[in-house]
Amino acid sequence: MQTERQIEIVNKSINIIATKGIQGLTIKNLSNEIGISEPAIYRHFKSKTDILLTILNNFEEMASFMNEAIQDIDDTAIGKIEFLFTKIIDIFSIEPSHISVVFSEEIFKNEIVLKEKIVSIMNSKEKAVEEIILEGQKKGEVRNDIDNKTLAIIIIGALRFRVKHWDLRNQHTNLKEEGQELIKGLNAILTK
Amino acid sequence: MQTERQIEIVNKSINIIATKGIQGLTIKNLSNEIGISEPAIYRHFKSKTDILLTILNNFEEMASFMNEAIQDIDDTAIGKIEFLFTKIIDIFSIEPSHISVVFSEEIFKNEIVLKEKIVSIMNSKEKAVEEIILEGQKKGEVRNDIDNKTLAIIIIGALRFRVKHWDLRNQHTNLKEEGQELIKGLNAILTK
DNA sequence: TTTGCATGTTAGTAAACACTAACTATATTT
DNA sequence: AAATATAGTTAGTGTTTACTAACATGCAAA
Repeated sequence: MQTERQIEIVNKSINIIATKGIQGLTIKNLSNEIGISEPAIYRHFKSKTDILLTILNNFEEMASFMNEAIQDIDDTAIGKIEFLFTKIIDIFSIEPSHISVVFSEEIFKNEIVLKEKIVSIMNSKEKAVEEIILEGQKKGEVRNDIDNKTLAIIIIGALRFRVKHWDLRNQHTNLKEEGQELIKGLNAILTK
Repeated sequence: MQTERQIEIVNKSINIIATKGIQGLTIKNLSNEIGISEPAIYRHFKSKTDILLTILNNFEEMASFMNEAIQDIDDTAIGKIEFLFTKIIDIFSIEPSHISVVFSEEIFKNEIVLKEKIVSIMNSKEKAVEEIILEGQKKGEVRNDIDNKTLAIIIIGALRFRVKHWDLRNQHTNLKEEGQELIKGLNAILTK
């Protein structure tokens, strides 16, 4: 469980990373933005790494929560993928600052613990998509001239690039529309 | 034109970013690895930002060189894409450290000059792919139920994710094989 | 031969970094 | 009412950061 202040610190940290990059996330910047002194931060987190770890743990929890939700849906493979991707696009539309953290693994290269955590989150997400596609292939809903792992890489990669593209261009356009356009395209690609 | 020492500094910088992330790139780390003193670095570059800018300029040059080469090739759209992607996979196989720099735009978020440069490199690369696809669509070589911009995002995103995936898992597998597998898949997707 | 330049060195700068010690105000529990 | 816990403060720690001043060396041109 996280206190209100801890949540505030985590959210402000994500914001700083999104706007100024990892190098911009200093305890001074953080405390200034929140409006408390630097040592006050340490009343809520024992170190800077601890803050970053909490950020990743939150994302991990969210990811596994989403994976569970998807399995309960009674739909075709393509319907499931569509649901998942729409959900992800929605989340990033509302909280664009999360993009820089979730889709920028290199940010955490400094600390082995953090890097391993992010790879494991990516792994579980990927495995989930692979499985949905495999099931769809068995049922004849999804094309099977391309193996499920390659298809997973294609559609996850496309989604990632679509979102990052939007983010890097300062979020000027409408991500939801662009996302729907992409999902339509991915649908056409998956069905044979 | 760059001197031998400048090239050495640039290459070592890329290596450090790849292994330790941007936060690991300090003048001290850099000079230690090269085997000269810190102030010696400043005989060759006037600032750290100058080193990073040179790295991006080199990539920019390489990208525009590749764009030119591709236009001279007499092939179908799909043949051109295949050539381009094979080339990129080849480069990263030989120099994996470049991946962290080219595909990690967030690294340069600190400095506006650097961020703008990377977006402009991405833009030109994307435009080139979009154009190849559009031409292919006109000639009936490429499916046209999905518009060329969406197709470009799908295939560029897939390639990026394929490479990054390999890099994040410590380059244990064979990127060239995996790359060829993906390119085969992308071919199947592009043709209708 | 001497002048000048390129490329190093040692020693040091101020600023920024993550983090700590010691103290204080305020609210809650006993 | 006294004791305790929580969450903040100021002032400071040692270390690391990018970068500079001043000096040294070796080599090529004048």
